[in-house]
Amino acid sequence: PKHLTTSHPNFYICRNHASMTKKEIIKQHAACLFRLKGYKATSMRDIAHEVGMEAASLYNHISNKQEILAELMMHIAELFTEGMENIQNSSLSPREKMERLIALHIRYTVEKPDAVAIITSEWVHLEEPHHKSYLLLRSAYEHNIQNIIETGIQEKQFAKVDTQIAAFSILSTLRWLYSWHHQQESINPLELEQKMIQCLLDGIAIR
Amino acid sequence: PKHLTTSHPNFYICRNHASMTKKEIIKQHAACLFRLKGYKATSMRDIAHEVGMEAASLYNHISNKQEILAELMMHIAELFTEGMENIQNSSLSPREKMERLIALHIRYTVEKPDAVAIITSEWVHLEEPHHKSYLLLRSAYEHNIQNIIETGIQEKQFAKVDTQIAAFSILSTLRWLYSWHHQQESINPLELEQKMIQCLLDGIAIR
DNA sequence: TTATTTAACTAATGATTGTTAGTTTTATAA
DNA sequence: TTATAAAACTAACAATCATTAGTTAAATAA
Repeated sequence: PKHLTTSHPNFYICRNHASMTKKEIIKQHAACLFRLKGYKATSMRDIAHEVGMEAASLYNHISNKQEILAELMMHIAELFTEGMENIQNSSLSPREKMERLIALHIRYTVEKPDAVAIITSEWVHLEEPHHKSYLLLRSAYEHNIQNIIETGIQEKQFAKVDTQIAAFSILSTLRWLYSWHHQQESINPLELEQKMIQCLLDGIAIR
Repeated sequence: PKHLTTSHPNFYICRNHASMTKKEIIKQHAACLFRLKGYKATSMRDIAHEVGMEAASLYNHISNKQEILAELMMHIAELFTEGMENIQNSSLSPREKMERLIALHIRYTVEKPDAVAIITSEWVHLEEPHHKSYLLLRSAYEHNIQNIIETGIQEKQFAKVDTQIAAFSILSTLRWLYSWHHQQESINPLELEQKMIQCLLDGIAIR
């Protein structure tokens, strides 16, 4: 079929296209467009053109536009929630937990930049019930970070900072990492991880 | 006129409506909607309804939708650029400059939350030539922060961090402050400033 | 009051949106 | 080969979009 030949400009985007369903291919291309132009500014015709078919043909694989967004969002949200649960259930120190959290965000930012971009900036366009359930996952995630910092302060590993502000500060850096990373893709993830830990946990001022 | 009476639901949004032109009122309501729903998801009918008139009547005051976005964006962009110039032209230490930068962002986040939200997340919808000139202002701003940090490291006020990562980290926290602040509006800006300085410059780990 | 300007209105434009219906082609199974 | 299922196509739908034209009402100046 024409749309799967190597002559199609987007063939090489999917590394493992053979094992992917058409739906997954559609979602991947949609994710890329949602990231670049935003959900509302991306039309079904845009997505179809990128995949290499007509807009109407998309509906043989997906049920509507919102489903694409919801599935992309919920999948990456679950990955982060799962990662957070692993960290919480571990017996690591608060400091080590924060380091794992930073590593978690770097990992998915490098592995799935489009999905990370979407969960960070397109969640407003989720319709109910997904909108509500996403916000629940999100606030639970934020509370978990606050708890780690809180414990760290009690165990005197962390300075007496405002936990809410510290959590917000670290999380917003991690969430928006994708916007910086895409223009800096050459950097080694491990090196990035170490430098992010230094900036986010140790601060920049000499004491 | 009906749209300016105190009975209109949005009358109290503009504190000083008497001294505002209709265009300014339109831009203010548009900013609020752009923040809540995004530029593409906000229709001219939405804006008109909020202002209290018909969509077509908006065109007596503005020339098109894009103009609203561009003027909102460029105005707040100039405020930040101006603030940065004042900091750069001062004879403050790198540490003090970073503190002033944090204060600058907190100030406009509190004073003009809608405009700050838009400059942070709606700039993708700017059309040329505004899109290009915004990106120029933006990268100049980022370079200025890197320079401050660089100088701080040379003068041994700051630890030997990666300047690019440190600048990105601090800036993304400051940029996205609005998304956190609107659910926490009761906090005293001065207290917030002091706590942000502690988190962003001193880090959370005890050494 | 009257004349003029400002700013609202209604109605309609063409373009684009997500989506459906119906049909044809391609791939799979018998 | 033939029958069936999957997935592409064309064409069109109704809804909504930003915007324009033409008209009426309100505010201002004479």
